[in-house]
Amino acid sequence: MDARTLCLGILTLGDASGYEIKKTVEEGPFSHFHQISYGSLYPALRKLLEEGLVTCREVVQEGRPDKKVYSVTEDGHRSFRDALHNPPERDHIRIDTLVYLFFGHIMEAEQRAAVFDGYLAQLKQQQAEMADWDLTGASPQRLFVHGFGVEYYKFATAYMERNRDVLFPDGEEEAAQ
Amino acid sequence: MDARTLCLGILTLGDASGYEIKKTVEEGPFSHFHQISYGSLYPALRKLLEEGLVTCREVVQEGRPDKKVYSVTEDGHRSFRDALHNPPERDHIRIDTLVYLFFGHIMEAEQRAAVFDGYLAQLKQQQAEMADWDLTGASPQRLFVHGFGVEYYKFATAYMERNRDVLFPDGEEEAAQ
DNA sequence: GCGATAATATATCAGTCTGATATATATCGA
DNA sequence: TCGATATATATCAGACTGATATATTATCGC
Repeated sequence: MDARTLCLGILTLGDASGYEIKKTVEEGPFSHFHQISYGSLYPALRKLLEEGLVTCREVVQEGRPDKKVYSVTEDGHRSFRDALHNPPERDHIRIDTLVYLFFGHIMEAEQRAAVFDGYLAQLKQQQAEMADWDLTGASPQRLFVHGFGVEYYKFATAYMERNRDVLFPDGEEEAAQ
Repeated sequence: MDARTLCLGILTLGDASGYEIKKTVEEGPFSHFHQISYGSLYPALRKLLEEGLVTCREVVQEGRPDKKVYSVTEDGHRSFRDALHNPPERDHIRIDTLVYLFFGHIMEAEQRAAVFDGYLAQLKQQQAEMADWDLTGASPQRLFVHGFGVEYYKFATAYMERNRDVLFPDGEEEAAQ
């Protein structure tokens, strides 16, 4: 799913500005399974507007800068429904830390431990953040996707803690502390 | 870690051609956590050669096309060791299927089931493939990374099977069969 | 009141990467 | 001999990221 289609999809959930779309992708239900940058977001909105799949209105705000709010047209709804008939793209998973740990023999023990522990701390934090969300009244779809995220972080955390000794045999751990 | 550095790292494991580097990333230990295309691989090798971090020799082969085999120089080893001092990039995880399922209310039940079941089958297949690998004599690093992959697929498969009914409440399932 | 910082908001761009395509050699089975 | 498959190198249009620029308003410490 390209940036254009993702924006259209998010707008089917309700009118939003570019900034709000970004927030939704960053902090919303699939924050951990998809990302989008302004460099693709704003051109995508322009394209959708040109194609007549969304409309745009300027909204004057008090206490913060004005914004442009986009709404999906009937054509837009139809187009998104059609897009969902294309098969989903294959997964793109890039965990740089695992590559670093794979090359762990090239690092010093201290450095390797820093990479490992830093990543573990990050996983725990993300898990805690997601677990704190308020999901009262959320749709089944949202619960499913959110649950995947929470449990992914639980899995990853558990795996790393359980297998720390594979990468750090006895004796090295004290050296790294 | 950019394409150039990844190529350099893989070459520290042993001399290889561009084609072999691609195979290593695709089928090797971190096949599921990193990817590289020819469009970034060959320019990366050219850059490494220009920088003097690798050398290149043409190898004439019987029964298949000739190849260019790259070897890491001392400068190259030093450069890669240095590169590992940069903090790893943050995770890039893009699971398009989860976005599709999030928008499941827009699809027909049959289509939604096809997306779900297709992805589940794919996860199972990838898990089976990885679990079949022969890892006798593999380094601890390789075991750690490989184990993460196998267990990730186990986790994902289990989650989807366990929560299928969240997306497909009673009654809808028969309709989708 | 003033400066620093942060959040909101839109927009662009250089550089990187992907996915597709082109080209070529060689094997193997129909 | 034809088509399919594997090996092998290479390029390119198009998409995307990360950084940067610009502007408005609020908030907080001094």
